[in-house]
Amino acid sequence: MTALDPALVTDWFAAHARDLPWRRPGFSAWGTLVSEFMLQQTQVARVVPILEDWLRRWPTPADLAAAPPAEVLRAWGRLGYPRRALALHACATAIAERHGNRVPEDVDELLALPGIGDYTARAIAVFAHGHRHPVVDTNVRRVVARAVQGVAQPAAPNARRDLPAMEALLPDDRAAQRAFNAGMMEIGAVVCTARAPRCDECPLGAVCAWRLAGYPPPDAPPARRKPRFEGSDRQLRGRVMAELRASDVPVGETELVAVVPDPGVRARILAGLERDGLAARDDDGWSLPS
DNA sequence: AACACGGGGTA
DNA sequence: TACCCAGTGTT
Repeated sequence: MTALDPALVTDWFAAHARDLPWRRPGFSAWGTLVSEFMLQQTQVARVVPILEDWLRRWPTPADLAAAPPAEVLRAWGRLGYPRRALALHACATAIAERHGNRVPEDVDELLALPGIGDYTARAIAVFAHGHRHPVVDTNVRRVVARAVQGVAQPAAPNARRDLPAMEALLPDDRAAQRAFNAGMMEIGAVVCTARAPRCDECPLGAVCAWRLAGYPPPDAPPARRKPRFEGSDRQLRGRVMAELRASDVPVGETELVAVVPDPGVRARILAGLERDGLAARDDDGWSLPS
């Protein structure tokens, strides 16, 4: 394992970083938190417009905490995984009530908040507050696997290994570590992509262990069949949620039959949404939670 | 360790 | 049409 010169990453990032809202000077810690929640599951291009509307409407955690969940779910729209909108709302409530309406700086305090795990806690500590931590997402794991370890694909995610591996590469300097974390993610997102890496554009091209080794192929993945999306409960949940978002009044059984014809499946979908706090039933039908 | 969880994009 | 993307929480 050759040491990686951090300047290769930070210099490239300074010259090639995409212009994104959360990279603007003065972008708030709260804005960074909201952006990280949205980016957990959704591509940059889909997040940007929703994020900007969201922050105009709810500029601080207390503003979001005061909003009814139904409005939060409508604003989340088609970003996907609507449970995360609820987690963000709960997170805002906790910050407003227990942290004086200020986004915590400490990783352990962040990890204790709803919807924040290993990645998001460190991303906020680093990008919102400038603290020094390894930030490891799937892009970083792929870049480290290739450039440092010389293998095509990273092993299964494991914080016990992944965090020390990134820590070992991280520069000490406060500004440089921030640019290094952001730069490694950016390289993974736009250059060292999973399927068709653009090695001729890569700032690590001259030192990449995988490239230098002649691009050894990945180990054969264990045969494992993936669930199809078409017709899945996931797809049906999404369609029911779209109906609820679109309606000002409770949605009755008749309309839901058109979305999920099978009575057993329909009952299962609605029970799941109710259990997750995404839908509520009253005498007139189903609504978003008030 | 495996699964559940949306929705859109690419080959 | 088939496959890919990706972090958190639960089991």
